[in-house]
Amino acid sequence: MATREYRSSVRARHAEDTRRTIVEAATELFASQGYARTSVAAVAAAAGVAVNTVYTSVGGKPALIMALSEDGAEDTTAIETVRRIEETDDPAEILRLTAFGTARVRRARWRVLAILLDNRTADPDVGAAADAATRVVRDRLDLVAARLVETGGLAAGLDVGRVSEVLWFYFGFEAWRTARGLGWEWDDAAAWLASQAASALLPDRVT
Amino acid sequence: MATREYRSSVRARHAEDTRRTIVEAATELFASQGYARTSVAAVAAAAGVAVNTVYTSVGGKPALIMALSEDGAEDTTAIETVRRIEETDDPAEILRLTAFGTARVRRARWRVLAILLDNRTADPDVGAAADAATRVVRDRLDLVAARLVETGGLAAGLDVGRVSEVLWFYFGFEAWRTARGLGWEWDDAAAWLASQAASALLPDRVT
Amino acid sequence: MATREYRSSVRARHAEDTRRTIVEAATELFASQGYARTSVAAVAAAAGVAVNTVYTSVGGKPALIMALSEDGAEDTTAIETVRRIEETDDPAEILRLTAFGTARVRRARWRVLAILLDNRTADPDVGAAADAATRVVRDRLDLVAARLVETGGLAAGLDVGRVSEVLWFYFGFEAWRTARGLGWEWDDAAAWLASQAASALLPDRVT
Amino acid sequence: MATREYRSSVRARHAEDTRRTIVEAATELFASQGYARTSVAAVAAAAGVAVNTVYTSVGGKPALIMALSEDGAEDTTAIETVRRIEETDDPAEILRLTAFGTARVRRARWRVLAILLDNRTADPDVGAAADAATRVVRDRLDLVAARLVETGGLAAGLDVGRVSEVLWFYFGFEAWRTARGLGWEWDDAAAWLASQAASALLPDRVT
DNA sequence: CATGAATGAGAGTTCATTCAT
DNA sequence: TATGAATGAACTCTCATTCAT
Repeated sequence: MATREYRSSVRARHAEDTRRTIVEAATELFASQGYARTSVAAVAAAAGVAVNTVYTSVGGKPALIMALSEDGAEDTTAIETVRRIEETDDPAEILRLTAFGTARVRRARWRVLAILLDNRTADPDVGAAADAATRVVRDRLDLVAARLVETGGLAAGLDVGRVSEVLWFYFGFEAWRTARGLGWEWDDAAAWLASQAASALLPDRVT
Repeated sequence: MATREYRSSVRARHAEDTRRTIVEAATELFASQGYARTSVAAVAAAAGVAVNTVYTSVGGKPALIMALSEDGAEDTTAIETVRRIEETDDPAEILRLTAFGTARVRRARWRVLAILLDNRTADPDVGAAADAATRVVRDRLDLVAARLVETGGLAAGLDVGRVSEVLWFYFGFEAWRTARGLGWEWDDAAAWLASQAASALLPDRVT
Repeated sequence: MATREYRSSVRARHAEDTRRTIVEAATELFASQGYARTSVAAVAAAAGVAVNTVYTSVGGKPALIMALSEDGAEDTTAIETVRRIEETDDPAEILRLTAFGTARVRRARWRVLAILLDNRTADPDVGAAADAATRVVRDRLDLVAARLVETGGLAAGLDVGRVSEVLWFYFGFEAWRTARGLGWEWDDAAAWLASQAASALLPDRVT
Repeated sequence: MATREYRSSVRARHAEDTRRTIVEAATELFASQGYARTSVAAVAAAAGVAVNTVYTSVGGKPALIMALSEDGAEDTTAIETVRRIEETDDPAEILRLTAFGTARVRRARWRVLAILLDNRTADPDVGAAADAATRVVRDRLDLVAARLVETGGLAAGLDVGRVSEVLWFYFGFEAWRTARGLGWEWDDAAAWLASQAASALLPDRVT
C-alpha cells in the first residue's frame, strides 16, 4: 500500500480518496437509514460530491454494497486463528480460540456486517453479498468442526455436520448480533459463548 | 367476535373478507420479496382488488404492516405457558416449558415475525412493529426470569437482569431464526435450547 | 363508436378523451422535433396533464408510438380499392386505382407515417412499427401485382416479384415522400405515378 | 494534402490517424444504431481512445456528423459527369450519364448518406447536414435539367423546374434508397431509372 | 496531444397516494 | 364499499461536456 502511494499519480490518489469517502458515506447512511431508504443523492451529498461522481467512481447502488462489503476483506485475523487451532489438541481451547477469533473479526467489520444482514431483503444484491459472507464463515467453521472431531475429545453422538451447526449457533452472525443487542462486551461475550459451546459439545466435565 | 358476525350486515362481512384477503396477499409478498420491494399495486393485484381498495379497506403501506402484525395476536398459548410456569418450582421444568411455549408461539406466527425482523430497516413503521413484538416477548421473559430467581434454584451470581438476557439469547427471535435456518425441527430445537439454557443458568448437576 | 358512447360511463369517456389528447400531443411533438428529442414531460405538458398521466393512460414512450400507429388503422379505403381492382381487367385502370387508392391512404395517415419513417433509427420500437407498416403495404401491393399478372396485359419478361417491386417503387412510402417533398398535390402525383408505372409495366402502347 | 504529409510532424500525423479512427468508428455506430442511440462514450470505446479524445480531436457529437459528412467529399466523379453531359446533345444519353454518374457517387458515399437521411430528425445538426447534401445534389440536377431543356429534345410542356423535379424523383436520394432497399444492383438500377426518366421526359419514341 | 476524473442537466420510470364517482 | 383515473414526488441512471494534469 505504501509503495503504491509512491507509484500512483496524484490524480489516481485523489480519485481513490474520493472513492473511499463515498463508500464511507454510504456505509454510514446504509447503517443508519437502511439500504432501501438511502438514495444515491443522499450518499453523494454526505460525501460532498456530485451525484454522478458516485456513478463514475464507484458505480450504481448495488456497486456501493459490493464496494463496502469487499472493503476491508482482510482475513489476517481469521487465518491466524485457523493456524492456532491447528496447533492445539484441546477441544476447549479450540472453542475459546474460535470464540475470540470470531469476536475479533466481527468487531472489525461489524458495521458492514450489520448492513448486509439488516438489508438482506431490501435488494437481491444485498442478499447475495450477505449470503457470500455467511458462506465464508460457515466454511471456516466447518474446518473447525472437522478439527474438533479429529481431536476425539467431543461428547458422544456428534458428527461433523452437527458440530458445525452448533458452532454456527454460537459463533455465527445471529449469536453475535444478539450479544451486541444485549450490550455484552466483545470479550465477555466470547468467553460466555465459548463456555456454552463447550457445554454443548464437550463431555460432562465431572468424573 | 363471533357475536359481531351476527350483528354485522352482509356488506360488513364481505368487507372484512376483502380486508383479510388483502392482508394475506401482503404477508405473502412481504415474505417473498421484502417490504421495500413490494408495491401496493402488487399487493392489490395479488389480492385481486383495485389498488385503491387497499387504501380504503386497510390503509397505506404502513397500515398493512400494522394489520398483519396485529393479525393473530392471540396469546392464549403464551398465557397458558405463563400460568403453568407459575405452578412449578423446578427451574429445569420452567426452562422446558418456556422453550416449548415459545416454540409454539413462534411457530404459529413465524411468517409475520420473519417479515418484521427482516424488514426492520426498510421502514420506520416496520421497525416500530418489530420493536413492539420484541418488547412483548422480552417482558414475558422478564417474568420468567423473576420466577426462576424466585425458585432459588439457579447457579450463583445470577441476577434477574442477567437471567432475562440469557433467556432472550436462547428463546428470543434470533435464536429461533438461527435454529430455523439450520433446518432444526421445532421440538428438537426446543429440547436442545432448554438443555443449553439449563447449562447456562442452573448449577452444575453433580455434587 | 356512437353506441359505445352511450354504454360507457362518464368516467370512461373522460379517460378516453385524456388518452386521445395525449396521443395527439405526442404525434404533434414527434412530428416536429423527432422521437428522440421529445421527452415524456414535453408530451404531458403539451397535453396539459401530469407527467404520470401519460404512463397511466397510455404507457411509456414506446407505448405512445404503438398508440399513434394503431390510431386510425382503419383500412376501409384500402379494402375498397382492393375490391375495385378485383373487378377490372384493365392493367392501366388497375394502376390508376392503386395510385389513387394509396394516395388516399397515405394522405389520411401522413403525419403518423412520416413519424414512423423519420424516426426509424431513433428507437427499435419505432423501427418495428415502421417495419410493420411497410409489410402491410407491401403485402397489399403483392396482391395487386398478382392481379396484374393475372390479367395477362403486362409487358414481357415481368414476373410477380418484379412487378411488386416496381409497384413499391412508385406507390411505396418513399415515392410518396419524394412527391410530398416536391410539393406535388396528391391527385397530380397519383396521376403522374400511375402513368410512370404504366410505362414501366405495360407494353409500349403503339404498334 | 500530400504535401502537408511531408511537412507535418510525426505527432500531427499520428493525431490525424486518431481522428480518422474516431470518425470511422462513429460512422460504423451511427449506421448500425442510429445517431441518437450512439453515445460519445461508445464511439470512444469503439475507436479505442479515451472519451475526451473524441472532444479534443474531433469535437462534440455534432462535430462527428460534420466530420463524417465532409469526409470524402471529393466530387471528381460528379464533376467528370457534368463535363461529359456538357459534351453531348442527346437527351437520352444525358439521362444515362446522369443515372450512372449518380449511381457512382451514391455508391461511394452510401453509408454516410444513409446516416444523414436516417437521422434527420434525431438532431438539428444532422438535419442541417442532410439538407446541405440534398442541396448540393439538387443544384447539380438543376444544371442537368437546364442542359436537357437546352437540347430541345424533351417532351412538350416541360419547364426547367419540372424537369429538375423529375430528375430528383428518379436520381435523388429516396429513389436510390428504395432501389437499395429492393436489393437492386447499382448498374441495373441505373439503367432502369434512366429508362424511366426517359419515358417521363422524352417525347414518345415511336412516331 | 491525450487522458482520467468529475460534473450538471435531464430522461424515463415507478411509487404511494388522493379524488370523483 | 370499491373503483378507475390522475397526480406529485422521488429515484436511478445516462449523457454530453469540461477541468486539471
